[in-house]
Amino acid sequence: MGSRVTIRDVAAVAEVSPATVSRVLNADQRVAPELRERVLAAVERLGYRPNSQARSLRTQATRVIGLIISDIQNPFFTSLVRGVEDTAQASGYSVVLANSDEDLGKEQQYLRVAAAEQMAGVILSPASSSRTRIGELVHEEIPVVTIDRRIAADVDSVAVDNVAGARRAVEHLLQTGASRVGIIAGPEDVSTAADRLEGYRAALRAAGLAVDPELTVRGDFRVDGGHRAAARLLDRPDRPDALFAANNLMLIGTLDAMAERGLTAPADLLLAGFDEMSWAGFAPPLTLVEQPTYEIGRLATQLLLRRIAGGTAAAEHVVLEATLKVRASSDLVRRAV
Amino acid sequence: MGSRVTIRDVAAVAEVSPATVSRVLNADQRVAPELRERVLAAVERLGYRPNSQARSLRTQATRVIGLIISDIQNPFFTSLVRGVEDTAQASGYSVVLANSDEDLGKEQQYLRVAAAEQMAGVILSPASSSRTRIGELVHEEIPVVTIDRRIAADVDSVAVDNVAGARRAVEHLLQTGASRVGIIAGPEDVSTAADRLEGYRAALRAAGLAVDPELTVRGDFRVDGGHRAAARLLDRPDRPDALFAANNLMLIGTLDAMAERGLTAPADLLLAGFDEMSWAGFAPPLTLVEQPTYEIGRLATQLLLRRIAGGTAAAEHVVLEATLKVRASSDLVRRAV
DNA sequence: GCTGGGCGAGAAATCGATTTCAGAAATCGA
DNA sequence: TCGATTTCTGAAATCGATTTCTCGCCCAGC
Repeated sequence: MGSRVTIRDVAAVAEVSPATVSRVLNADQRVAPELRERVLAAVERLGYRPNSQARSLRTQATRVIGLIISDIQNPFFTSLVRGVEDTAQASGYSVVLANSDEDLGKEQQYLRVAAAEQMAGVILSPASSSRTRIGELVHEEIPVVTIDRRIAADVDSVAVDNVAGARRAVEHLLQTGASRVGIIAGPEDVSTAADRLEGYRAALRAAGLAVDPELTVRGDFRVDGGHRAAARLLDRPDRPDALFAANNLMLIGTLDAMAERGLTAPADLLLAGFDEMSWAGFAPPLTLVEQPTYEIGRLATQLLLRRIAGGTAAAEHVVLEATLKVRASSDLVRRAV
Repeated sequence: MGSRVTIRDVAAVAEVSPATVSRVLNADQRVAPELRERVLAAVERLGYRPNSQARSLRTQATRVIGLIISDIQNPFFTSLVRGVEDTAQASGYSVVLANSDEDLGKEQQYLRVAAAEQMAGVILSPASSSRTRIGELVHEEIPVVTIDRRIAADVDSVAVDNVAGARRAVEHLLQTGASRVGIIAGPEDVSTAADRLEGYRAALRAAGLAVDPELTVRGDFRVDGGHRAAARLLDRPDRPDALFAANNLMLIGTLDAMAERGLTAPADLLLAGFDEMSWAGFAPPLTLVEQPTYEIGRLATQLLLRRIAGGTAAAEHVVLEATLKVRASSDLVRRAV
């Protein structure tokens, strides 16, 4: 490495000891102003940057937080990542990003890396609510906050009220005139999928309708799975008159399946989904339950930083509101106008 | 930190010196089989994991490579990231991901982090071909490989032949019957944008057509910019009879603008784009110039690893082929069938 | 005038690994 | 059998920072 500048070099130039240089840089008060001046000048002149490995070896603390998300391809996470980065950087932490791809093995591997690298903390969108294992992090006393989804372990979490969000969407579909609402639900072992399914059922029951198990089909939160699930519902002789897709990618699959069959919303059936989708400019505009993604990232990071600072209170579960945005895909009136 | 196991603990249990433990773990040949056994057993029993900070402090080499991409939201990068991760992991390196968001300031900051963390190398999709500054990395002798785009500096690069790809797409549009082809081009200071524009012009010239400057509109490689650019072209009194969008997100913006105006492809105009888009299930299926993204990531990582290992040859520029996939959006015949 | 307390700065220990160096044991050749 | 060489192992130095320990100095209090 190109003859890197060390703290000794700075000390030599400033004519003080390395200890004094360290004190100046770590804002230790008890250094004479004159020495401080000399040190800062030397740092400036030599372009000194502390070696972060040496520092964290000594202090036993890194200033890196890991962000492990379950699907980098899902735009839902993009603005969330930004919320995490902004908040972390404001506190002098840097963020490393990893993509578990909804794969437990990969997730495990990244969790292991986080433990090995002694990261200050980890924000995790777990691939499974029951089978994700954070034991290694717990063992190293590395704090964890889950986002979007919860797990069995006793850790902080930040998520939206998925039950209420889904319920609101399905109630809206019913009020707009649907009577047979199908749901393209998510994987069984993901908490958000379970919650959204529960919201769907609650809406039906509240409207005095029976929950027809035939109208619930599970996908995998991906485009293909959504496509297959939607196809099964659309090909039924008694086709549903409305569909609710439990996440954004599966809604794309649903639109795909509809297009293949020459069906459009809201003319042939009403359509609603979950998660923002402005990145995909579909016609018609889609009715969606939207989440405050940036805010989720920001709050999760705040919780994590508090833990890192030593908070030992009981696990905190922040629940934000998801808001229903009604657009043309479910709105016969607006469409008519 | 929960009483971490160190090399001394292992040495004590195995009744050897720390030096011997280190040699066993670093595959040093000259250790007696019996001692080796004892050490491995102790490592296993204690669940010992070397502290990577201490190791890289001593060896002056980390096993981390930085991957700085220009837009995490663009699915083009997803499979590329996978190519990088797989290849890096096979050689024992881990990958940290950063998103510059096409923002020179953010990019600068991540490059600085990479230098400060003494990363082994950096794979970069530069935000600008002329204003991206890799000076700090060069100074630290950290190798860099650019992907997708090139920069002025003398570093390895991996990209597709953007000129040929774009040319092929536009030639196809012309052969299918278009005579006035508009292009939604990318930002001026990104090499891929320049190359694709050149390919477009080459195709027109080869067909003996004049290049009408009115039919070239620049976007920003994002959905919104594509939307605005397409709107300008579509609202002309002499509307083009074909459009070529220089990347995937701008093609979405284009579809958006078309939908607003009640236009569909290929009936009203022929449509082709650049980059894979299977994630967005559009109807009609889109004609696209597709890149071997996984392969780009794999090759870039191989080049980087070679540099890290000490290769000092002249900068290498790998150029892969981009293949045109003709689908319904530009194919009047197939549509008719 | 002497002692004790407080403060500022440097010397040295420390973090946890790798690697050099040196010494003991084993091997080899004559 | 003896010396020379090689092989293996452990002690100690090292990487670059932080932090404890220690010491000298100054000032207040008696």
